[in-house]
Amino acid sequence: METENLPVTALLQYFEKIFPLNNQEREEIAKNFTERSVKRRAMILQQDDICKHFTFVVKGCFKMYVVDMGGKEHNLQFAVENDWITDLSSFYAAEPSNVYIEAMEHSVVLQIKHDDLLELYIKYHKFDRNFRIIVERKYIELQNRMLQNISLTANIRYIQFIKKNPHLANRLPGSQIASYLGITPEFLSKVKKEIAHK
Amino acid sequence: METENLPVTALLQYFEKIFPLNNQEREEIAKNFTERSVKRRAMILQQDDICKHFTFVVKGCFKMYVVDMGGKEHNLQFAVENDWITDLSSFYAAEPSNVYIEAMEHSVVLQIKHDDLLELYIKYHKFDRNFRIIVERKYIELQNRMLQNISLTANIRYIQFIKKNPHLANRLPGSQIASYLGITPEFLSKVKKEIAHK
DNA sequence: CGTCTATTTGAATGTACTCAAAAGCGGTGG
DNA sequence: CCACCGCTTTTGAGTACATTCAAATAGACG
Repeated sequence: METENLPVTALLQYFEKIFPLNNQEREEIAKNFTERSVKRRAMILQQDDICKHFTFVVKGCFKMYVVDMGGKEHNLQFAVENDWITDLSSFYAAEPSNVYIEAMEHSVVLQIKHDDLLELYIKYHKFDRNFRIIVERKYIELQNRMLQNISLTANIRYIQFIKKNPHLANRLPGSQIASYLGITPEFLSKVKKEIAHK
Repeated sequence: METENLPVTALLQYFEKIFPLNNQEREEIAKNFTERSVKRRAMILQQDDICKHFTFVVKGCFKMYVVDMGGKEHNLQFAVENDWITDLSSFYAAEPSNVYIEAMEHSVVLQIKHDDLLELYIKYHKFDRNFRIIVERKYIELQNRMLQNISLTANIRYIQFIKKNPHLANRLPGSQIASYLGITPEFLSKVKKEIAHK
């Protein structure tokens, strides 16, 4: 079936893994999510803009980061295929964002507009539930990352990262992983070296 | 009105701030949440137990922490009045928990059992929504904390912590805050000293 | 092949930790 | 009221972890 390859199919399959959908719900998803192709280095959100979309990654890879007073970037999160990326804070409060969301590869996303999502929440019980579950899972992940950050050394944090995200580890430049782990690229290089000859 | 002082009133008011409740929903809350008094140092969850309750803090203060291989405790989160504390991962997956949740003061909580909450989700659209919103807010907070951890020095992290949680800063022993910030109590003491004479 | 960017190296510095010991600070009992 | 206990906080010296800055190498791509 050629429909297998449509971007929206990936999203439908994603939802079906949480809860089965009926035809009406499938149609609503197809109707409310807009496909968009994003070139490498293009931003789907910039600081001071209001985050107007909830974004599902069909293909490619994004990073969300903040830029500090010294101009340094700090990666808050990556998102690859079948993951969501959005500045929740700006999205729901309709306030200017503090973050950037940038494509690290040529990517394809499906986006739903704020107002349309709120409408879905109202019309279909299931979307409140699905998005509750999505955020709960992301919260658990983030809490685990937090734990590692307060309890482990950079060396071990890096080992855990590549163990948990083997695909990301070779897909992303090391400097980006360093930023995510909260260390400098130079130090990551030394960490790698130390791990290598053991 | 004497009902003003009932623990469940605090919870009803909490929900009303998110969405107005009707009488039926108020009754369901009163029926499904159980009041419980917890003594200082008592645990409402221990490692290897399955987290069976979602807990709302009416009065008092809790910490959630893990114990590492070296026997050190690392605080993942505090919860005071009008906050929630639960090991989401263990709660939804019904798997043994990795964390402890301990009362730091004599406390009063309202707890809902896993199965009862799932039933509420099914029967009342609004609970899916309320808990979606609760988790979204906690996710945003946690993401901000994460950002600080990967981008700021302990010194600044501590200053931000007392600025953001002035009540907690004098309610908790410094050693507990140190554990939350991911530093040793000794180093926190030095940080305080440095901040003091400026 | 040259250009651009990412990675690696090294030396010097700063940030945070360990361990051990001293000082402060409620209680509690005499 | 004081002496003592247990606990938290503070101090200090030595060490480990991580950063900065500058320069050298290595990879990717046109």
